Amino acid sequence: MNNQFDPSGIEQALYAEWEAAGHFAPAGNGDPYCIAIPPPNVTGSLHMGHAFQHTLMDALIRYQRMRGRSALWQMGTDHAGISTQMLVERRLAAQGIEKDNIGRDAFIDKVWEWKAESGGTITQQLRRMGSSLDWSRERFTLDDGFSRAVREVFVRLFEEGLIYRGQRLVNWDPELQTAISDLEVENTDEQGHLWHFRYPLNDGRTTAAGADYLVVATTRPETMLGDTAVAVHPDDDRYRDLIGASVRLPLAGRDIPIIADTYVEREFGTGCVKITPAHDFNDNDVGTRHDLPLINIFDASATINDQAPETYRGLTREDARTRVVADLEALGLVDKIEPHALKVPRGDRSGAVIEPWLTNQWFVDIKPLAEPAIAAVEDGSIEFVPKQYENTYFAWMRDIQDWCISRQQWWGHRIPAWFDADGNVYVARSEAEARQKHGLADEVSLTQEDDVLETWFSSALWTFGTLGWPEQTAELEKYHPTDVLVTGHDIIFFWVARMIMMTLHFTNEVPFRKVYIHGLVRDEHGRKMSKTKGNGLDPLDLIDGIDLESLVAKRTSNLTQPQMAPAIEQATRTQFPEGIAAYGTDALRFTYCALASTGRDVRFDMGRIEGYRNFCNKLWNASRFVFTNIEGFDPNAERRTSDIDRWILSRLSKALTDLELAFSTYRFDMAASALYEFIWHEFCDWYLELTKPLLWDEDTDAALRAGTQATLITVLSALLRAAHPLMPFITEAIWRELGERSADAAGTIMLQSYPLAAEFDVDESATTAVEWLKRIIEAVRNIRGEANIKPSQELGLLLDGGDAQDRRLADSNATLLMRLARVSEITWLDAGAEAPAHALALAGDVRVMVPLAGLIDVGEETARLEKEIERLGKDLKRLQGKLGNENFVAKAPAEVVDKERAKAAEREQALNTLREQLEDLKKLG
RNA sequence: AGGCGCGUAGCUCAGUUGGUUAGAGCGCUACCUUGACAUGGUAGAGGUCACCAGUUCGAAUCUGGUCGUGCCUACCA
Repeated sequence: MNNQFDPSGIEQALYAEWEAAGHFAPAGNGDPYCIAIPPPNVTGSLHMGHAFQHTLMDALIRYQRMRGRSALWQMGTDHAGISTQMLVERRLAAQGIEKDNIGRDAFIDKVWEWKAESGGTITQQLRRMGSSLDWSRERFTLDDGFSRAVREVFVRLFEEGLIYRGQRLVNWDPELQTAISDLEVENTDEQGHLWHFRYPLNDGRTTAAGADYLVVATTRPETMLGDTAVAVHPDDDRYRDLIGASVRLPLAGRDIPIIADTYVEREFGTGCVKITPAHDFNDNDVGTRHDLPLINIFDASATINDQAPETYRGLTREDARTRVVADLEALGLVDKIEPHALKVPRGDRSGAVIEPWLTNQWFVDIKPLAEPAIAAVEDGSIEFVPKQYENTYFAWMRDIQDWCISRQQWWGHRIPAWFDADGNVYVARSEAEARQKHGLADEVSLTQEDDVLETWFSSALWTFGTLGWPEQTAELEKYHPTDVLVTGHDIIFFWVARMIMMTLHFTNEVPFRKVYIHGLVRDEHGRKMSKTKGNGLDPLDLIDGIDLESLVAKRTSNLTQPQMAPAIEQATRTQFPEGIAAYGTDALRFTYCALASTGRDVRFDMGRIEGYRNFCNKLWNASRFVFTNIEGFDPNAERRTSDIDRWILSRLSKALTDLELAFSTYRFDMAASALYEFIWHEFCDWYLELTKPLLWDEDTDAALRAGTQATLITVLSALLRAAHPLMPFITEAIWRELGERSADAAGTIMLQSYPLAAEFDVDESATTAVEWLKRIIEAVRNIRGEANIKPSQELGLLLDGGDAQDRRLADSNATLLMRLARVSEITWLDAGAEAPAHALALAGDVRVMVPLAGLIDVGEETARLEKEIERLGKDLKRLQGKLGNENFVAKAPAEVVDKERAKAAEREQALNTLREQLEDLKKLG
């Protein structure tokens, strides 16, 4: 074994072996455990969020597999309708191909080609993360079986009256030219203007203030061409008398009524609102209440259509705005223009300004589905971790709006509906079924609906669709409901809520019992990682490393805002002057786990991954130590364990208790710190050091040596298995090395049993002994360190005080004490004898003394003591204050009071001892 | 405007039911190539737990408020 752990040399080969051996498929007769992967975009590539999420899922799956569960991690990818179609369109456009020229079928063929070409990227990258996904059951949201499930769901919902088609105002993306759902609209804060226009009153009417016009304010001047009313508040005295009167709509030259509606806020603007029912959701509601006509002035690309006056036809929204404002200005009808901050709705994929637009779309009547889904969380059938996300879920679900599921796209599940020449619609699983069900003769020509279903409609069926539904398969029976969904809070509405609704409706089961919501991965300053900001990290670069120039090139290429390139380059060169080192998958995974505190976003800190890379190296070298020191170990020989053996097994048991709790509560950070703490600070720092004197002394009793060697193997075996879910590769690599040296390790670590706390005895007396030893050693080291005594300098050690047990412990641990404290001899001060000038530290009741003997400067030692005395003095004062408080003594539990009393007594005694020592020293100085 | 978080050492974060000398990693200081590991070892410095008030014998922890900050939801044209 090399003296440095080299992840690049082992990871991919181990993964290939696991996969070839079929270790990822569920096995055995244990209770089923199942996680369905949130399907990544089939044409996508791995980013930090994926890597984080998959680390957590893989840790859970590996843990449960080792706990004996029949663990299935269901793999699959998503066709990701809009984003995939956009991507392929762009690629074709680059080759000079327009999708409309080649037609639907040819375009879809191109998308499948692209999937075949790029679809392996993400799946290969998931393998690099060590994800133990069952590839043999990989699914795709557009595969035949899944498509069948989608059609089945659509048809059944339609037959139940829960899907309907209707003309409605929807969020229209004029760039992609498709409807999108409310959730796909991002409202961005932008600076705009509030234009105040004068609409002249008809019939010589005037306002209470005497104006012969009303002033309306708008952020979208161009929509005035579609105004069909002006609304005021019914109780607004300024305009009350004008209700029922009309204004002349400028430019359009139409008369439109003045109506009263409580929707109007009197305090805002002038208290008059222009109403454009065809182009604004609120106005649409007002229009419905007042039976106003809808004038649609836009075509699908949001250019002005022929419903508007001729001069504006063919103008884009932006041009129309400019023209409308200019024309009104020319007419003297612009009252004022003021700057105004507003929310602009933009499509989450295209970034285009969304237009509320009137079209025929398919909707899900969602309320009947939402009710049981709310109940399932209320009654605890599904639990969110952390719990506060249940409130987010409830808030949205209780005010849920009908779901627009049709998209005017080509890539996706084409809606199983057929129209005849008269526009009648027939919904069925196939055209044949439509004809048969409705008795349509072959002569009747039917055309299938062009629209496809939005991607989330199909992903909503993920947990049961991937397991074979609508067939009642054995897998469905065994693995559904799944155990936990691991996902980010950004898709609770998009996906989690819809899965719960659909799954309950079609299977009468919840899709999962727990929803673990992890945070989003951000950069070290808490900013979202993005290509535009150039602050993103590629998980594979953290695993494999990348040189500075390649990193700069990667971050500055294909920018949507190329002017950002110099700033990004500079920031990159500052942060990564040497590029990024290869940390390996295990270090990356361990970092994710360590940072995964619940309910909190993750700031990815390079310092952490470096630290955990070092941790991997530590584990590697500790194993090397074990291997060289178990040479010649005979498992059949007589063996005897010592206190240190029983102590480390006790600590192991404690660490395993922490791990069991951590896994059961999804506290990956606690799991990581329990492992780190045990392996580094107990196993390496103390146990391995304590074994050295024993193992390296030729006179050591053979049985004792064998006992320690056996313990080394036992603990190493257990900690490798304990760490495996978080660090699969290094633990497997070491496991195999161990297997070559000991019968305690064989086969793959993946399929070994997870070590449990109950398997290891907690030995109180051994713990007491080793903790005592550690205290004495630390006392000596403190003196040594503070006095700047060279580590190579051997010291004489004088002990005093304590009781018979202290003497016994000192006696039985003399060798260990001498070695770890670098002490040449240990002497107990004779009763009544005077100690030579010495430095003093306390370990409980034991006075730990190091003779000055020309090694220690009296002045420095005095300073050290004074510091210690001050610290103790402060502490004692605090304790005495507390104990002097009658209320504390009377009201606090006796246990607490006793504890504080004991502490005070101990501090007092220590303080006295140190003060005496200080006096003695001063005499010397 | 509402809702949910967050504010603990220079940085990134723990701190489970109120009682610890408030912890870890990185960074920092000093010393050390001792036969697993310098991606290491030993010792050390560093925090009025954002602020104010309250509950309590006792508050980083519970309550109310203030300030700062982040996210989500919402119909102010």
